[in-house]
Order: sequence, then structure tokens, then C-alpha cells
Amino acid sequence: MSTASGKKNQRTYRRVAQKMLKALDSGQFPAGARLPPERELSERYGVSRPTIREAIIALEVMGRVEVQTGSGVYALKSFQTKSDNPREYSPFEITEARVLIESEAAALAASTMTEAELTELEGALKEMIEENDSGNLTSEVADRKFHSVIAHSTQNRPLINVIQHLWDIQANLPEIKTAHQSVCRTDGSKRIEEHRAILNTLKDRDCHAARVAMRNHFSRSLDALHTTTEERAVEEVRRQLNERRERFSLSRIQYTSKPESI
Amino acid sequence: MSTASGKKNQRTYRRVAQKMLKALDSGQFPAGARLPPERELSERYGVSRPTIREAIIALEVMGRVEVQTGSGVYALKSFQTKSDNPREYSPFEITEARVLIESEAAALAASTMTEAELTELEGALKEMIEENDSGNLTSEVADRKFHSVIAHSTQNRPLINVIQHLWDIQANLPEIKTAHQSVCRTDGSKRIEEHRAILNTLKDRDCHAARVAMRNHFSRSLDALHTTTEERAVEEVRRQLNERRERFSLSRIQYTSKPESI
DNA sequence: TTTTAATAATTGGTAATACATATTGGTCAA
DNA sequence: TTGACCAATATGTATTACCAATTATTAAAA
Repeated sequence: MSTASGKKNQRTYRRVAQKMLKALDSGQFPAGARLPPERELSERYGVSRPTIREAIIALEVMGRVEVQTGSGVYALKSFQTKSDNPREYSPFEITEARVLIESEAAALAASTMTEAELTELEGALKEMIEENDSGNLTSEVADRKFHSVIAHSTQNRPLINVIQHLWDIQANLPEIKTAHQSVCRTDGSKRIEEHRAILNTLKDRDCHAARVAMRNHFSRSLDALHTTTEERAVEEVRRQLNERRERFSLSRIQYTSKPESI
Repeated sequence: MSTASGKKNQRTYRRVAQKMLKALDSGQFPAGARLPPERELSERYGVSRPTIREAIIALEVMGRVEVQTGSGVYALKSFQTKSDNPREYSPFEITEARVLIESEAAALAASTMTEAELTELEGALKEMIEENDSGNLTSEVADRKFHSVIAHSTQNRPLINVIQHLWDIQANLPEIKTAHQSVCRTDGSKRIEEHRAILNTLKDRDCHAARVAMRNHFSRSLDALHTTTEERAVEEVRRQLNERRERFSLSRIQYTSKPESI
């Protein structure tokens, strides 16, 4: 209850800092990104600029952001990725790790989720639907928000951090991105339905059903990943073929002046 | 900067917070003492009230002071900083995160484990038995090796990394250490049996049983943690009582010369 | 093309003010 | 004397408005 969100009598800077912390965790401001200027934040959160400054200082002391005078406030990475070489991970590994961990998080969240968080989830779902309708396929913010809210509802900070970390890694993998776009393009509505199913199990506080729903969701993601990886493989072969053909023709054209040396 | 007290180009709130930190460390404001009001501090340090507020918030986030609305700012004990420091996780959180993740890792390992890895596990178990017999209670190397082999057998590098990371964190928590020592001292053989049970389920390639066995193992760790935490709490109360008694006797001795004025 | 100066954007910091809450002290009645 | 209530005071909370200092961007000049 010490860290619970009894926001009524809490001081404003704490309330704001909590919200900004969630925004940071949800990937709204990835590491290195510049946050909006103080004045804009003060409008967004409906508080004065000094209060925003206080919240930013709190985040700064927590080591989550860095303030550069005259330039802006920048998000730092929250999870010290020591000798963690994210580039070496395959998208399948990441997804497998995520399915294991996030399914358990969902199961736990089924018993810890508050009404406010359920409302947040519905909001994220709504955003997802809007993104889907508007044809915005590149954005994953609503998706990430959805998963982030579930993670936060467990109130287990190491777990939140781990989930966030895995998302950060996968966000940098191009295969994941194309797979995500592909699944949005071909089965957008189905994907929405999966998220809604998860939401419903959480509403019912059915931890077993939540685990299953989350697993189903990921298993579809994994399928999409397999499919697009296959497509990419075919595409790659074709590209290499074309490249070879082009180089061959180029070499013939330039042969009289200078041979290619690469 | 035109101000004479130019300490590099650091921001004012940091400069002030450093000074106040020094004052706290020097015992100028012992634990529980009330700091001067904001208005007075702003005069003393020659800065405006908002800046003083910023410095106080920094100290608050660092867990050095506590602010009570309408009453004042109070110094806290420099060690008892568990309020909101996100870097420091509670041992319960860590253990909860581990039980979720490592149980799934065990379930996965049940199908991926090789014969060589099973042999390694048996070796780790043997080491654990030897450690237990020799009365070496502080070492956790065999325990860690056991869990590490299971993690590695999943061949999922992100998962391995996460498990490693959580172990690194918990290894630095004193509560975990004492709990581990306690469980080794009181129920060493039972702990060995739990590990053997996990090993057996992996030999049988029974992923469900592996998950359950791992959960059981952790649930016992959690119990031990609860117990030792309780013991520590009792110890703390006893210590404080003794401290008070000592102080009381001192005041009686000094009463003839000077009455205590607190 | 590179360098430099002007301009805009952004954080840094202060002052004055109003408000909310906790503490204090005093009055009055039982 | 004791207890309860109430008003005054002290203290933190938060806002608005303003200007200064620093950095980033752009345009002009060499």
C-alpha cells in the first residue's frame, strides 16, 4: 500500500512522475528519445510548469531521465544491459521468452488488476482499433501500452522491468516489425479480438484463462513471424538473384573503362 | 554565471541538495529532526523557494527526508531507504518474479534437456549435498549452477539472461542470504530433496511435473524468507528496546548535572 | 563549401500570490 | 482540572508571470 496509487492525497509531482514513469515503461519514450518540452508537458498533465520540473527532477534522481540545459529532457535506459547483445537474439527466441513470461504475468495480473487498470486496458484497445482502422500499421504504441498495463498491474517491479526489456529488444529487430505489420495487414481484426479476449479474462479475474489467452495471442504472433520470415527468405533469394544479374550486366558495361573491384 | 558561488555549471537544485546532504550526513539534522521551513532555507542558501522545493524533492526521492504537508520536512535514517527507490527491489518481488519465470523455464527444459545436461545437474546436486554435509552454509554456487544448467538447456538466450540477471540482483539482497542460510541450516536435507525432485521430473521429460516441482521449491524458499524476515523484525524491535533502555539509564546518570532536553 | 552570426527553442531560475493542511493555543463548559 | 471546540498561525502546495542562460537551427557571408 505504500506504493499503491492512492492518488487523491498524494502530492502532484508524485502523481505526474508516476504517470511519466509509466509512459517511459510503456515505450512511449524509448531510451534516448527527447521528451516534450516542459510547457507542453504541463499542458498535457494539466499542471503548472514548476510542478512538471519537480516531477522531472524526481525522475532524474531515479536515474530514468537526463536533463540537458537548453536542449531538452532525454529518456535513459532503465535496464542496464550489460553484456547483453540484443542483435544476436533471434526473433523466435525473444518471442518464446515473452510468451513464457507475459503469460505468467497475465495470470498474476488477473488477481491484482484494479478497475482503473481495466479502464486503461480498454482505452489501449480502443486506440488499437483506431490505429487499425486508420491503416497505421507501423505504430505499436497501443499494443505496447496494453502489455505494459498488464505488467504494471502485477506490482512486481523486477517483472515489469524484464518485460519492458524484452520489448525494447524486440522493437529493434526488423523481422518482428515486418511480422507485426504483416499480421496487422492481413488479420487486423483477429488481432484485436485476441486482445479483447485477454481483457475479458482479466475482467473475470480468471487467472488460468488469462494465461491461455495470452499464450494464444503469442502463438499467433509466432505463426505470423514464421510466415513472414519465410516470405523474407524467398524475397532475399530473389533480391540476391537480381543483384547478381545487375552486377553482371554492369560489369559488362563498365568492363571497357574499369573493372569492379569490390 | 554571474553568481559568486559558481560551482561549475551545475543546476542550482543539485548544488543545494548536495549542501543539505552534507548537513544531514554531518548530524546537523539527526533522524527524526525537523528541517527549517522552506522560507528560511531559501534565505539561508540564497535561492528561491521553488529551488529549495526542488532540492527537497531530490532528497525525498533519495530517501533521505520525508515531507509532511503543513508540518515540515523531517530527516530520515540514512539506511532505512526502502520507500520509493525503484532500484531496490524487495526480496519478495524478486522471488515472485523468479518463481514465475524459472518454473516456465523448467517446463521448457523438460523437453529440451540433453543427457549431458542431466549429468551436469546430477553433479550440481552432488556438490550441493557435499556443501550441506560439510556445514558450508554461505556458498550458493552449487545451487546457482543447478538453476543455471536448467536455464541454459532451454537454449533461449534472452531467457537465460533474464534468469541470470534476477539471480545477480537477489544475490545482493541481505534478506535473501540470511533466508538461504536459514533454510540450509534447518532443512538442508529437505532442500536437497526438492532439487532432486526437479531433476527427476526433467529426467522423465514431464514438463508439467517440472513446472510444479520448481514452483514447490520456490514456495518453500518464500516461506523461509517470510520466517527470517519475521525474525529480523523481532530482532529489530528488541534492539530498539535495548537502545531505549540504555538511553534511559544514561539520562538517570546525568540527571544531577543536566536534564535531557529532547 | 565552410564559417559565422542571427534567431528560435528550450531549460534555468525568481518573485509574488493564493490556497490547503497541520499545529498551536486559547476559550468555554462539564 | 479536564476535555472539546474553535480560531490563529505556521508550513507546505501550487500557480501565474516574467526574464536569463544555454543550446539548436537557420541564414548569411567568406
